[in-house]
Order: sequence, then structure tokens, then C-alpha cells
Amino acid sequence: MKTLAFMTGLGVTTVSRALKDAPEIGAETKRRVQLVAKQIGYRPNRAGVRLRTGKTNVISLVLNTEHELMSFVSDIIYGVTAVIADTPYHLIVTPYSRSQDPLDPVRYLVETGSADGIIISRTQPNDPRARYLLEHGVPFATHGRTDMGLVHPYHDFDNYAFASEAVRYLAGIGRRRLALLAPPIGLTYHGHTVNGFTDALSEVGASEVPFNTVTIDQSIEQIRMRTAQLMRRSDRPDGFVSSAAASTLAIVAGIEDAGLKLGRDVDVVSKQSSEFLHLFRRELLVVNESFRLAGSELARAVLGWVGGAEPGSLQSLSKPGEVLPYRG
Amino acid sequence: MKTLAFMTGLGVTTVSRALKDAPEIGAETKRRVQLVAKQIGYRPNRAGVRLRTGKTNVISLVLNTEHELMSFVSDIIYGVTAVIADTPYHLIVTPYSRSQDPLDPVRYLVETGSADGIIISRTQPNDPRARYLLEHGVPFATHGRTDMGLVHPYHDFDNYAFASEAVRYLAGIGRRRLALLAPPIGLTYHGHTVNGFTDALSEVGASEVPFNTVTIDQSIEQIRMRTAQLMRRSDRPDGFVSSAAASTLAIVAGIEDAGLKLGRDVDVVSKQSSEFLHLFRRELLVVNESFRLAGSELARAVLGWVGGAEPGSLQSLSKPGEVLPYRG
DNA sequence: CCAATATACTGAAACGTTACAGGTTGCCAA
DNA sequence: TTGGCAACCTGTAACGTTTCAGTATATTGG
Repeated sequence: MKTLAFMTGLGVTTVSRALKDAPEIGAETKRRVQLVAKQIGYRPNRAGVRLRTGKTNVISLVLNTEHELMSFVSDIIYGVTAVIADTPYHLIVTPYSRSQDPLDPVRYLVETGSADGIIISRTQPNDPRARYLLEHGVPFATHGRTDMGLVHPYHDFDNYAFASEAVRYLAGIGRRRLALLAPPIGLTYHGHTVNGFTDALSEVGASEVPFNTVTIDQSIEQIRMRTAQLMRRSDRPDGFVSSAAASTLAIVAGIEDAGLKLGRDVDVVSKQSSEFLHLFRRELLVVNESFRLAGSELARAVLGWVGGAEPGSLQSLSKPGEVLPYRG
Repeated sequence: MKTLAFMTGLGVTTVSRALKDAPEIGAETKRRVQLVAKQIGYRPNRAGVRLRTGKTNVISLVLNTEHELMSFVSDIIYGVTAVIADTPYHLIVTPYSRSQDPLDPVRYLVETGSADGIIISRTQPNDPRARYLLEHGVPFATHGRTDMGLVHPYHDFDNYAFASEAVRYLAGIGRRRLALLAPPIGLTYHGHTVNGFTDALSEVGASEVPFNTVTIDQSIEQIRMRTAQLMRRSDRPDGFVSSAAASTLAIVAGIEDAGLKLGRDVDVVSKQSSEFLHLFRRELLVVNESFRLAGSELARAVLGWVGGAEPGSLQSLSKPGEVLPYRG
């Protein structure tokens, strides 16, 4: 910048202001400065800006290293980076592990002022992280809604609609006794999913086969074993609704362990975030959820808040598509 | 830090030096300063340090947004973060897309001085990024080796061993006509894989069924279609070696599209980075490759170089485990 | 006892940027 | 003519850190 000032014969202050289109700089001067800046490839020094203004130009994605789905991590990162690609923002990934309080990484980011905006996942109805961030005035967006009467940006997939559509579909092909492999208890979308499931059950007059103690956070082996146990009982379900593709692999394995056949003895509707369940078993019924979209929406939301938009206007809910059987 | 200086009654210079165990500070003073620092929870301001020293405390992971495997992205990030978790380093993810020169993001990072160290993947035998980084003296590590006579840190999986073991295993169960679904042409490990494959073929006296134009970078549908075509020919292979789990799903689909049966008409050995292929088809033969390990090794390597270690001492090669059939 | 030296500490400057509090010029109205 | 004002520009300080070039005091060797 000093170089720019020298080259243009102006003061550094003028150059600084000219580069950000301040009103008190002559139009001609602005164009001149910006031209020279472009020519010599001037890039603002992030440390200088950050030290002076506190603006980090960083968005942090806070992830659980044990429980996030593989596809979630990959796709959400790509979604976020696609949006921030032509902004000065960088994406930093802040991990936390099972043993840690989920609030820890968030507190760290806020205390060290390491990010202008934060994206969190595994959102809870009463989420201490959201509360903390609101209290500290740090812009953020959550993947999943909260239920605290506080308003903040979020992106969510309509899991109520997913679960209820899944139940309706299964009922439509004659399935009457349904089991739900739900999201982890405690997370907001667990509630949404369970509600959609049970509401639709009573709507169509089907019944639930309890599978409560198992969630998609469990290991493949656990889910497989518990499914096999369940399927060996006389009152076994004839339909499953599964909230995650990886768990669906385990459910199918469990079904087959019990000597039953997918599509004949039982049907499974599963969410998936990439098109592979139909390669796995053609009989599966799938609903797509795009985590890349989630990443983009979340990035847009945080950037919006950072840029001064109303948090309440930065909320989005993505509707599930139809339940899809295999086609050709 | 000014606060610390005031509290201890020392000058800021002394505090700065005391905190980093400089030799010219009295032992007693050091302990005192460090105690007070701990008490008030002092954390060095990253912008201050970065502005003064140029040290960013950032490691950047450069990823292709189209062609990286899902599991690769997720696991490598977790591997890296696990290593840098108890260091002052942050991980930033720098993406680039199909249309871009892979050198672009690297150049950006170097020109803006945005990272102390860089991790790159999809390494080529003659890799312009590695050359560029060496020329500019920026520490980096590559996932995969180069072959330019230049020495730099890397982590690699021994794909020669993988491919040759796979061939030996298939030959051992009577397969004689093998096809290889190779990594993308141009990447170093394409060559390694192909060499391992062909060397072992001649060793065991089996023959290759060319499948050259297809690589794991292609879409699931493409691979599936091409496999089905191949399997409908009279000179079809009776064994496959596949370099990626996702592609293996497509190969199996293609095999079944052609009306053939896995394990009877044809066997497939595939790498996988998470334990799911055996849920998919029990007849599959798998070799595990841990991307989390790769991430950790790469992080250790860059940090080592940043810390002044010899680049040549920061190279690691991970040997594949055995070919594993399904068990219980 | 003095000079040399080691030990322990310090102020000022600098990294690149922006905000604050001006300064200069030219024009217009009184 | 002059005071006021708008338009445009500028120097200085500050953000938090480290480095440079010291200073002051105690210790040692001759």
C-alpha cells in the first residue's frame, strides 16, 4: 500500500480509502488508484487488516470428529467453499471430539476472535452453542433448527416431511408395521423425524415396531446386530425408515442375516446424500438430501449475517423430494 | 501482553521473551510471567504475530472439488486435525475446481503468504505444484510421490504392492484374465498401480483384459456401463482389481447388469477406506487404505518441515494389508 | 580497584492497515 | 472582501507482536 501511495503520488490514507470506494475521494483518483492496484497485483495483507479492524475474513466450520457422516463432511465443505470462493473469506475447520464439550471449540473461536462467522452442526433444540454465540454477538448459522425462542440463521432439511412421506409410501405398498432408525436422541432433527414418523403412522393407520434405542450414531455392527435381532422376532416390522445411508447398509445386512429378503419380506426407505444406495440393493427406496446445498445455504446465511442482514431473514428449509424406487 | 507487563511490573519485551523461554530472562521471572499468563488466560494474538513475523500458524489443505473421493476428504481432514489439535495451527481448506489450473490455489497461497505449510493431493510424477513450492521455499507435503528427482515430504500408500497382491490373490483362486480399474491417468499412483498389476500378471502367468480408458475419476454410470459392455464380450475378464470403493459399486452393478454373478463368474479385489464393501456384497475381496492415517502423516510431515526438519526425513510409505475375503 | 563481561531487563521501531482529526483549495453568498 | 462550506486529500496513531540496540547492575579477572 505504501508502494501504491508512492506510485500514485498520494498518501496511504487516500489509497486505502480509494480502494474501498469511500465517498470523499475523487472519482478520477479512485479509478487511478484501482488501476495501479490491479496492475501491480495488490492484495490486502490479511494480518494488517485483522490486526487493525478485528475482521478475520474467516468462516469456521465446527465439526465433530466422531459422529459426522463422511458424506456430510465432504459435501458441506464443498458447498461452503463454493460460496466463499469469490469472497475474501477462508474456511477453517475446527474439530472437536467425543470427549469434549461441544461448546469448547466455539468458546475458543469466540475468545480468540478467530472467525467472523461460525457454522455448527448437530444442532439441539436447546443449543448452548447458539445461546452462547448470540450472547457474544458472533454471527453463526446452524445446520438444523433450535427451539429456544431465539432467532438465528439456519438451514434445515425437512425431516418431518421426509419421515411422514416415507411412512405414507410404505403404507401405500401395503406395509403396516414400521420401524424407525432415527437420528441421535438430543438433536433437533431426531424430534422432527420421530414426529413425522408417528404422525403419519396414525394418519395411515399403521403401527410402530419400537427400535428406539438404536440411532444412526451407532456403529454399523451394532445396528446390524440389533436389526437382525429385531427381524427374528415374530412381531418383526415389514418396513423401515432410515435416516442415514450408512446405517441403511447395516439394516439391510441385519435383515439378510435374519434370512429375510428386502422387497419381499420388508421394505426400507432411506435418506441418502449421494446416489449409491440403488447400486447397493435395487429394492431400496431412497430420498435424496443434498449436503452440498446445506453447505452453500449455511455459508450464504453466515455471510449474510456478517454483512449486516437480519438473522431472521437467513433461514431456509429444504423440502425432501419424492420417495424413489429403483428405475432402470 | 501489555496487561501482563503491567501486572508483572516488567516491560513488554521481557514478557514476550519470558513467554517463549528466551535464555536471557531469569528463571524466576520466566516462571512468574508464565504463571500470571496462565492465570489470566493469555493467548497470543494471531494477527499480531502474523503481522510481525509472517508466521501464519496455518496449514492449508488444497483439494479438488470435483475429483476427490468423499471418504478421502472427510478422513484426511480428521487425520490432519487430530495432529494439529494440540498445536497453535489452524487448518484451512483451499478448493479448486475442474476448470482451474491446480497450480492456481497454490500460487495464491504462496503469493498472499496465507499458510506456513501446504498439503496437496492428486500428485503427479512431474508435479508443477511441488516444483513451484520448492522454488519458493514453502514447506509442503504431497499425498503420493513425485518423480522429478526433487526431494520433499510425502505420504503414499504402496499401490504397487496393492495391485500386485490383488493379482496374486486372484490368480491364487484360479482367475486368469484380469482387468484393472486404475487411478486417473497422469497421477503418480496410476503408474504404480499399473506396474504392480502388470508385473504380477506376468509373474503368475495371467493375462490382462484391457480396460484402460476407464478410471476411477469417471462417473458411476460411466463405469457401470463400460463394465457391463466389457462383461458381455466373450473374452471378458474373470477378475477385477479396483482402486476405489465407489467405483467398485459401479463395477459390481455392471457385472450384474450383464447377468453375471460376483464370486462365481468373476471376482473383484477392491481398495476401500471404510469398512462397507462387505456389507455391499460379501463376495468382494477388500484391501484397506486409511486416509485418516494419510492425513496424520501428511500433517506430521508438513509440521516437521515447518519446524526445520530435513524434508528427506519426512517421507512415509504405507504398506497394504492382506486381501480380505468376507468373514462372519 | 578498574575494566571487561555476563546477566537481566527495557524503549522504540516496525510489520500493513484503518480511523481520527485535521489541512488545503476553490467557490459561493453576504 | 470575507466567512463559510464542500470537496478532496494527508499525517499520525493505533491494533499486538517481535527485534534491535541498547542500559543498568552485578560479577569476574587481572
